[in-house]
Amino acid sequence: MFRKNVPETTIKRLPVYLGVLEHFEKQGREFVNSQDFEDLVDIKQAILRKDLSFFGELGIRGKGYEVKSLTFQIKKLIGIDSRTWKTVIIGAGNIAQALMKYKSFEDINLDITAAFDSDPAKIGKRFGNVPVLDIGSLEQVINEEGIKFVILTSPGEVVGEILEVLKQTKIKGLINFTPEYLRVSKKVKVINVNITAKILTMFFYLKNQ
Amino acid sequence: MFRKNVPETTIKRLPVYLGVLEHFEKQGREFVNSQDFEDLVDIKQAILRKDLSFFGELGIRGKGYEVKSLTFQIKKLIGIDSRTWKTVIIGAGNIAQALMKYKSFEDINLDITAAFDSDPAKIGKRFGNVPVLDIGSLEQVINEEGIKFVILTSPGEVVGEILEVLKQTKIKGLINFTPEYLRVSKKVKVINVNITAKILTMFFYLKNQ
DNA sequence: GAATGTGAACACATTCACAGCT
DNA sequence: AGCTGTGAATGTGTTCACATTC
Repeated sequence: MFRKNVPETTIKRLPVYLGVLEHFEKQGREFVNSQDFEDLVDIKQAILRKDLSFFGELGIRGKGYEVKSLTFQIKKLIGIDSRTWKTVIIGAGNIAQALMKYKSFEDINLDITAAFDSDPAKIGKRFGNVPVLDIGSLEQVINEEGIKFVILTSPGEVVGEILEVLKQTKIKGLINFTPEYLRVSKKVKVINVNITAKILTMFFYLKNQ
Repeated sequence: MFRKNVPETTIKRLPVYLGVLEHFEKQGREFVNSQDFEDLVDIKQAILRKDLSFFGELGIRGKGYEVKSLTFQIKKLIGIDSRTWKTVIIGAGNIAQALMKYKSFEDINLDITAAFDSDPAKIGKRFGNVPVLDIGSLEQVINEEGIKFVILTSPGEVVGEILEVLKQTKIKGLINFTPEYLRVSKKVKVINVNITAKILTMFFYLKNQ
């Protein structure tokens, strides 16, 4: 599908570009150029052009990029098109509840099918209209619903067992909100969202100017 | 303080090393070597050694690293020592509430002094014992408490005004949970925790194998 | 003329491989 | 003998600068 193998860094910037385009779309701009991107977020113009070049010639020389068309292209690349991505949240604690109530997920066609917990006090409840189910039914739901990636928020102690269950499924991705390092098959893409680590990194910068 | 200027990538790994050390500490290990790190998390042994070398000679040749002493050193580097870091959360929505209730922050001596919101229904409440104050008092509290960094969780629409208020303060860091790109003085270190972007990155990987 | 697309130069990060300590 | 610490080699990502296209 792509002309070259796309660098990790490029992939991480695609969502940023989408945000920039949305910004200009709201302003009614029909065309933007790479300098407009640089002025709005701190990504150098040459980076934007090189990033996009991995996916073809998406701009018009001498003119720039058409906002609508580039938005469409990037959405297609990422996979936000007609399709809806389904996921489940493992754990129904504080962070999980925040995610369940998070409105912006509608914009990216993310459908949180259910959350899973072992606490009887939580099972049966709903947060932001997402039901909390018994952790015992996790494997079954993933299989039945054809879930491709899960969001892990459970406490560190149970992560081991959860990974054993997930090994029985065909998931291809995992977003990890726990501070644990996860040892999973190379075929599963793990994306870490380690809040404590981010805060520690902030400490480091503050301490050392 | 440091022999060379430390790469960004090295700094981001320091919290990971702390996690590894904690793991081995729990197992009662007195010494670890760089291979032990590689076996536990997927960071190559040479990387660990080079990372640590920026801060001096922290190991013992032929033997490895003493768990307690290295833990102490890294904590000192990051700034988790006797001192407690104070912060405030701007916004008191779902994510803010999850952060306020988040237990693990005690381990890193993070003290969330207060959250700030404009919603009268939230002002005066407490989440995880953190009080929600009127957003109008933000500047005053930051100054009085000597807050060095803030956590931003408010909705996109009000981010502009908030940044104006923050400009009047002496904060040196900002952890950004909103999807907005923030234009702030170069003197303020911004760390982004963009959950939606992470999920979109996951979409990309799933779509393209 | 203006802004893209891209090879080439450069900067930064990782990995190798071995000298240097314990 | 064993494992760290680190220059040198390699690999990856960014920036430059200009030919190319509209």
